[in-house]
Amino acid sequence: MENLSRKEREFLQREQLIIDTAKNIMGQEGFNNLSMERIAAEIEYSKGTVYKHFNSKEEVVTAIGRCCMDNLLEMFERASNYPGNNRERMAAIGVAHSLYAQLHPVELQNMQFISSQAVREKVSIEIQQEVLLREQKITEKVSSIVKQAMQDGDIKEPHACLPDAIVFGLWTMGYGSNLLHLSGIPFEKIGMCQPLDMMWLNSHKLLDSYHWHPLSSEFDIEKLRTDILQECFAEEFKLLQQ
Amino acid sequence: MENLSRKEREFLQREQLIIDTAKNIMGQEGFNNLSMERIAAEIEYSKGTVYKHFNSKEEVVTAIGRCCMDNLLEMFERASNYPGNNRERMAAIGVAHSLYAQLHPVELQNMQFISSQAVREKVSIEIQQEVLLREQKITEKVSSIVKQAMQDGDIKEPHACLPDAIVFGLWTMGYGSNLLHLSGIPFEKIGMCQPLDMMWLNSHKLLDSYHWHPLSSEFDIEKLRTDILQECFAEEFKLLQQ
DNA sequence: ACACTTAATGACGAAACGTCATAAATTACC
DNA sequence: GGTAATTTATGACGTTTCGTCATTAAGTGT
Repeated sequence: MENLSRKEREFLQREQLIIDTAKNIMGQEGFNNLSMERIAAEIEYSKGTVYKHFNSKEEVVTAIGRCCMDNLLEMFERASNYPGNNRERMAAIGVAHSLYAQLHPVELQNMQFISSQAVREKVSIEIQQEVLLREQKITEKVSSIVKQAMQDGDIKEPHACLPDAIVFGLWTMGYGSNLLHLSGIPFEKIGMCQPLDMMWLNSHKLLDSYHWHPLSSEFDIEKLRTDILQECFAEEFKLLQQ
Repeated sequence: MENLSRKEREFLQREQLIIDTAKNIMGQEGFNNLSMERIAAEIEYSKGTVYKHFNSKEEVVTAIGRCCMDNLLEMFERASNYPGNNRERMAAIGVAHSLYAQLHPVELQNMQFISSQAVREKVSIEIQQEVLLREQKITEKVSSIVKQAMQDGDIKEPHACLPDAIVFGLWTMGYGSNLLHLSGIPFEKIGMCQPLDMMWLNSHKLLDSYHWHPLSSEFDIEKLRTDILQECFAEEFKLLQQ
C-alpha cells in the first residue's frame, strides 16, 4: 500500500468506497435495488467511473463477498488461537461461524448468492479466483487444526479421508445451517429447535464419531461455548446482545 | 384435474408448458438468458399471456423449483420404502439425494438459487408457500423415519432435540454437500476426496454418534449403497453411468 | 504556457421489464 | 344462426438499467 503512487492509492480507496457503498445499499434495499447508476450517484462519481472498477453489479457483490470472507477469516484466526486443546480450538471455529451468521446475516446471504451460477456467469475469472483463494485460506485454517489434532494423537483412528472428511462435514453443516437459518423458515413455529443450537450439537456429534478426544461426554459443551465467547469474541457477543 | 373445465385444464397445461420450456432455456443458457419474451416466443404465445401465469421470471424459476421438489420427493418416497431396517431406509434417502444431485445438477442449483433474497423478493407469497409446503413434506418424510426408529428402539438414548437434530444434521450436510459439489471447486485437484463420498461417510458418522442401531461398524456401508441403488434406483443408476 | 497523457463524464442504443388499451376468440342468449 | 356479452390474447408503449465510447476535464511534464 505504501509503495504505490497517490493515483493508485486513490484508485484502491475508491474501490473500497464502492464496495462499502454497495454493501449498504444491498443491506438496506436488497440486490434488486442495487444498480451501477445508484452506486455512482451515492459516491458522487459517474457511472463510467464505477465501470472502471467493476464490469457489472455481479462483480461488485462478488467483491463484497470477498471482503466478508476476509472478516470471517479474521474471526477464524482468532478462534484458532483459543488457548485450549485442539478440539476446543475447533469448537471455537464453530462459535465464530455462528456469531458471524448472527451478526452479519446479509453478508452471509451474499456469500451464498455469489456462488450461484447466475452471478458467477457475469464475474471475471480474476475476481472469482480471489474468492476461491479466500475459500481455500478458510478451509486451510480449519484443516490445520484437524491435522494438528491428528499429530497430537487426539484423533487416534487413522482414516482414509482425514482430515478432509472432518473439514468437509463441519463446513457443509455450517453452510447448510446458515442457509436454513437465513431461509426464513419459521423453525420455532413448526416446533423445531434453533438451527444454530442444533448445529452446535451436531458438529460435536460428528467430532465424537471420529473419536476426537476429549469426547463431548468428557466435558461440558455449554460451558465451553461460554468460555470461547468470553475469551475470543467478547466484543462480538456484546454486539449480539442488542 | 378431471373435474375442471376445458379452459382450466388448458390453462394448467400451458402453465406446465411454460415451466418445462423455461427449465430447458435455463439448463441450456442459464438464468441470465431467460426472459419472459424468450419464453413467450418459445411457446408461441405473447408476453402478455406468460404474464397471466407468472408475474416475473423469478416466479417462473421458483415454479421450476417447485416441480423439482416434487421429483425429489418422489425419490425420497421410494427410498423410504426400501425394504430394510430404519437405518437402511434413512441411508436410502441419502442415496436418493446424491443421485438427484448427480442426475439433475441444474435443478439443484435452481432450488438453491430460489432461496436467495434476490429471487424471493420478487415472488408472490402464494408461490413461496407452495415451495415451503414441499420443503415441509420432504422434511416430514425424513423425520418420520427417525420417529419410527425411535419408536422401534433403534435409537435408545432419548435426546432433547430429537428427531429434529438428526433431520437437521442430515439435511444441512446434504444441502451443503450439494452446494460444494456444484460450486465448481476442483476438489480432486486440491487433493480432496469426492464431496458425495465424504457426505455418505459423514452422514453415517452422524447417525452412529446418535447411536442409531445398527451402527455402521456392524454392517458394510458400501454393500448397502450398492443394494439400495439396485433395489430402489436401478433406472437412475443406469442413467448415471452414461 | 503549452503540448500531451490520463481520468471522468453522461449521452446513447440495446435489451428487458411490466402494463394496458385494443383486437380476437369464445360463450351465452334470443 | 346471428348478435351481444364476456373472456382471453396480443403487442405497442413508456420505463429502467445496462454497458459503451466519443467527448470533455483534469493532471503532468517540459
